[in-house]
Amino acid sequence: MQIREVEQSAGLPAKTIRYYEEIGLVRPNRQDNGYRIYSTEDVHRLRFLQRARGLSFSIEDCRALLSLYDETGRESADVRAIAEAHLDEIDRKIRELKGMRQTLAHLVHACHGDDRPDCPILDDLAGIGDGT
Amino acid sequence: MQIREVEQSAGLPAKTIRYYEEIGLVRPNRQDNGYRIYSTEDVHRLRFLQRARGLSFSIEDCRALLSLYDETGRESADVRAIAEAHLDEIDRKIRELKGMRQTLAHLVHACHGDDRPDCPILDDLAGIGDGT
DNA sequence: GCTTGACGTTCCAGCGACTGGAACCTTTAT
DNA sequence: ATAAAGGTTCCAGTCGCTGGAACGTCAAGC
Repeated sequence: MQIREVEQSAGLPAKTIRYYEEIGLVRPNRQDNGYRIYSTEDVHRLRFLQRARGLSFSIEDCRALLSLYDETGRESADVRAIAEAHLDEIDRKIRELKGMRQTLAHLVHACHGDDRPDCPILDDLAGIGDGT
Repeated sequence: MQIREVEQSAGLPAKTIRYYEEIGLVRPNRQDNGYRIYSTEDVHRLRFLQRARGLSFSIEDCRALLSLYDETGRESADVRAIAEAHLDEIDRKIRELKGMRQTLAHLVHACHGDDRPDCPILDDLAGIGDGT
């Protein structure tokens, strides 16, 4: 299978697929003309990567997960540990964003948003906030 | 005021402050020896940036907000528009993260996480998921 | 006067995870 | 013969810093 077809079945752009090879996540064979040729296994790994990245696992997490995936004698606890750490990270980001959201929503609400220049958003950013 | 002191009052590392100058957000004067010298106004702008970045406004948003901040004849609607667009973006990110969170939490829950090799997390990433 | 140390400066490289583009090669069809 | 559609490599850019090297400046202590 050549890269254009793999794009479809893995749901990843060719550029990304080549990049994953460059960093050693997938190692397709080459034809005589130098073209990459992907086995079903390669495509599986790429789809694996597509899903894991879709869950925002880092590339290094993906690398670790793939190597556990390869390792038939793995302990599921190792996989779960990575997933739990990532879940914590996601929770942390959600909390962080919610905090920002609240502050910002408050400011947007306070700003009348018309043609006059006075603006609680700018005031707050400038540190003139009245603390409400 | 020299940069080390500005670090404290703006709550930004010196590296970042210099970077903000490089990209034209703050333009301190120079002493004869070439040292940057920051006016109260400069420090205000830096604090402004620190707060806006803390709300995850992009650098380009910050640039726009700062120029509205400078512009006494501004319309608060312009500020509010930037803030609302950013709020939407934050909401989008929160939704995205929540989606990931749910999928991942489900998988973590399904994985017994012991010394056995079978693991629903890997199964799902590999596309073997049973859809539950 | 000399050294030490804490400041300041510039410039270049690297992070993560791609993405765009140029320059080139190969295959297939017309 | 040529053109289109695929493939290849390599370099640069994204975003917002951050680290480090190599160097200049200044005040204090000896």
